[in-house]
Amino acid sequence: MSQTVDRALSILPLLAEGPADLGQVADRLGVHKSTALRLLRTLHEHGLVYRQSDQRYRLGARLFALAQEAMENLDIREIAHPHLVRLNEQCGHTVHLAVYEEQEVLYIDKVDSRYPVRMYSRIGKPVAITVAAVAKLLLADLPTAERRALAEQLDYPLYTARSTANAEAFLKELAAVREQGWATDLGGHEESINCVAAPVRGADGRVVAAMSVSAPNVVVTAEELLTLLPLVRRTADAISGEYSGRTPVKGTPA
Amino acid sequence: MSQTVDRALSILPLLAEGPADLGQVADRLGVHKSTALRLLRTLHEHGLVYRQSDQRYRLGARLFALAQEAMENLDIREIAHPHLVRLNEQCGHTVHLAVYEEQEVLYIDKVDSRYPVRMYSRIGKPVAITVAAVAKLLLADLPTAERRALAEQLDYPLYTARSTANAEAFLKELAAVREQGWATDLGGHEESINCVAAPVRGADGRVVAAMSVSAPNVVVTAEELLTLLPLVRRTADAISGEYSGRTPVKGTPA
DNA sequence: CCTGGCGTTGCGACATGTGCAACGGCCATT
DNA sequence: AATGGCCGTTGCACATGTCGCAACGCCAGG
Repeated sequence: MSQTVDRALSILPLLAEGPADLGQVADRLGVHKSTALRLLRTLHEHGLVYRQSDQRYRLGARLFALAQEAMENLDIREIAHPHLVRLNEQCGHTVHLAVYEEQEVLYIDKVDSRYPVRMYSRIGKPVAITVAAVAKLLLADLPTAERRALAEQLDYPLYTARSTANAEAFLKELAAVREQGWATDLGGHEESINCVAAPVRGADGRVVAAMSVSAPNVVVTAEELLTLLPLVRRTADAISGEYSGRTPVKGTPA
Repeated sequence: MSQTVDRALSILPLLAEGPADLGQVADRLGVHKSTALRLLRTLHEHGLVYRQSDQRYRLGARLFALAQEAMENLDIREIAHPHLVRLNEQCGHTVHLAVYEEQEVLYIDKVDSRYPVRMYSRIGKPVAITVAAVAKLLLADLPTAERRALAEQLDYPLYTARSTANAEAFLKELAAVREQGWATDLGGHEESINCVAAPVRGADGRVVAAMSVSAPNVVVTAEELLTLLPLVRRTADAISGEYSGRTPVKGTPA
């Protein structure tokens, strides 16, 4: 174990108790002031520690940001997976989980259909953002300005006659999706494939992921697929509840 | 600056992007695997890094705990006080800091005017919630439902002819305040006293406190007082920045 | 059975972090 | 105004703690 890092990290819980000046930190660490100063400086450069106007140190914004990311990254996929599997067992179709990141929508998990005719997709692959049901849900939840800006700069390829044609139509669709809390893609990407999707929300109500059930016409009609909507929404809500509800993993014992 | 600590801390944002195994961490740090291993171990012992079942590393729950604890121990008054003093030195008038708690707005700090004629107030005393500028800011940020409910159950004493008359007028005023991001009380409490106020916000943008400058007519007119608004807002923003731990200095090198 | 990849360990060389002592600014006290 | 004490900061010589190497053990895939 690294002594220097160990000492530096020991400063964090110490500062979590409240602001402290250099002398206090050095004392409680049991090291010389100059040593504490260098450690604090390094922590400061990484934004984990902030120096307030009275020169005392306290935890910094970066730590809060990291904590946030830790929570969000933590478990969506792990939490969601069993639910996706169960949904697949119930309906038999392909189930997807997707997130929005850097102006793209990515599948982060899927459970393949148990029917011989399957829809093609790959985890990690960007989805057709202008037509996919999950994309609509994720984009519909973006702040208005960002949503507008993104819609304007997208291309609107006409995969089929039902593909979203332009930014105006897309924004209108997003507004509807936002209102109703679910989305569909009825032959907008592949003529013969339909999807129904529902959002997964975090504790603050924001959409953190979206899940969908997809099936080709030859297996079920669009009408039949739509009857699965309540089931999909219930599954998504279950994931939302689990994701925002409990503290997921235990920490390491001291 | 400490090289070892620097490297160790560089791992955190790296893992924030997603889980990574030892080799990836070592590569992106540009160090030998054994070095990365020791750093990760140290981070792990402090709970900042979690090792999931597939042996890959990710950010740990301890980060969240630290951030949470730091939030709770944040004392606005302590952080704000030097700023209040400085503002008082610049304008000479009485400066107040207030928070909302249990359906009341309380002064939690003040710096007295340096003019002989002073406004009376006491720290800890509930303020006139329907007219005080700081109260307007604090209530304007409440969730809509809570704000409505509170407005309905309040009394609207007519301290002066300019006092807020009823819930309807109050809610309208709060909406305006919410929109403009600052508030005034021009003779609504005491005929001869005016205030201008600005909000202090936490990292999440929510209003955690409000500060105001107050002065009687005999010292400065309402118009003159209003010219201080930019200064008051700047001070409030400075407190907000510090309270949320925003580090104004340079970022960390890649 | 072998091969390749990955995490892990022990160790010598040396870069790095350490504590000391001295400096300088700030504030309160005289 | 002068003084003394407090605290953060800096430069430096020493040795401590850290680094990278190489080798090992383990597991999975061929």
